[in-house]
Amino acid sequence: MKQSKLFTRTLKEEPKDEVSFNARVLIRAGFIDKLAAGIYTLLPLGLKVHQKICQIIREEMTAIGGQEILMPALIPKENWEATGRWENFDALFKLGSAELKQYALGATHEEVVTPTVGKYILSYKDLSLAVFQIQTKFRDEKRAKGGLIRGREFSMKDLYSFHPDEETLSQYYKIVQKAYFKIWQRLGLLDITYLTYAAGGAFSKYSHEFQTVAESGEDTIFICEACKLAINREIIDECSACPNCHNTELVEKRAIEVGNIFKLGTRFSSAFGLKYLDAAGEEKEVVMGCYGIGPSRLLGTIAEVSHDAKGIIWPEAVAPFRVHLLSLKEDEETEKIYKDLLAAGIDTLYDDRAEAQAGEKFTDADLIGCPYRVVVSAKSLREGGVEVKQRAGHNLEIVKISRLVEFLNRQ
RNA sequence: CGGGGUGUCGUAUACCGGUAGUACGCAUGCUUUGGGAGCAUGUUGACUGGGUUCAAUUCCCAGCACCCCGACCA
Repeated sequence: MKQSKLFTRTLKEEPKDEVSFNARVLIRAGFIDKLAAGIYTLLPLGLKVHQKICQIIREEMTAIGGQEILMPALIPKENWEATGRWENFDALFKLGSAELKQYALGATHEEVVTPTVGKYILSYKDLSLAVFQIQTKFRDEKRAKGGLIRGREFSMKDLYSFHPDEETLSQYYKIVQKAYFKIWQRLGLLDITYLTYAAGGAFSKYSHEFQTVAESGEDTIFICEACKLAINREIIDECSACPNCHNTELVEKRAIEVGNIFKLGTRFSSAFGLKYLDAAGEEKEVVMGCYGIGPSRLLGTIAEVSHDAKGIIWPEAVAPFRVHLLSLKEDEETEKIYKDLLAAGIDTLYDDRAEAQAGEKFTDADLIGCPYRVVVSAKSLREGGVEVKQRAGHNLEIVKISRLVEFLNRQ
């Protein structure tokens, strides 16, 4: 991608109507644009990162047998009435059509997925089953805040699993936990993300959240460093020691909830009459679990936890581009390098702007935060090649042009 | 939803009861190119409605929007 053609450009000033770091930096760097409180457009750079996050999640969900579907966002009132949530889910955006038919925008999808799978789950032979989607969710938050951390419209991966009994649900629940840790690892968040005990649903005593430690987090968690577990403050009264080793020396930290997993039991199966015949021909209720991750929230979270004073430092797995190529008045040479990088499959943002000052290009490269910066200048050529610098590090290296692709591939 | 704050060119800001200024941006030209460079010319603005006043962007009221604190967050 040539930066001269990129929609949009970076801003010199930070937006005055945003306080949260992720919103400030992502707006300044041209990743997102705010339409209204808690409602953002993903611009090309932001969308690329979002797509990479989604792809990682998609791969890990597929690897544990999840089958991707896409459910509607427009959900009829009757479905919500079946579970009592038309009245009880106060964050629902409700709307009426011209024919006075009423709908709610999807805030969660048990009301869709349960009757849908019910058409196909007839016998124990159809179980277990897991389906997921990555979709926009709508919640009428009383107060949107924290940029991408709590919005009224946001993306969510929601996986739903269906089992013949509680035991198979528990087994799968553990499998999902493992898959979630793989996701945090691929996103570079593993070291600061904790499996956290939180208030349970109707079915189990506790649910589990995945909390990423961040100063700006909305939640307070108490961490057992030895077990890498945490307890959400909301349940600390009833559970004040590590659930694993019973250690009471817990470390208090602020954190962002990046995922959660629930055992739903039969709450939704009963509401929609989701039953199956077991091997003995006896009718039984399907046992369900649900598992969420917020990709757009993760986009904001990574910006919150991975940056320095100059800008964002994207982990390679989700960076908008792997290489940011800067030309300092050496356009012909750089153009050739750009083509070589593309031919080698290295995703490159090429700052080809003739009118931009060197300083402006450096500042933008730091702000946007691609993992590798490659500078082509009279100076670097004199020294025998191009200058390569990692966004996360300090070392500059001069690499021969003929060996640049090889050098980058080796990293 | 309760409380507080803020609304001035595209962005960040200044001043002011009487002609709204600056910087950046943007446009044109020339110069410049290792950390947002320089000169010249040009371009663009008072959230909405009401009130007070000879006169309101400025004071008052209401609404709306955004931000913050709290409550809420299946």
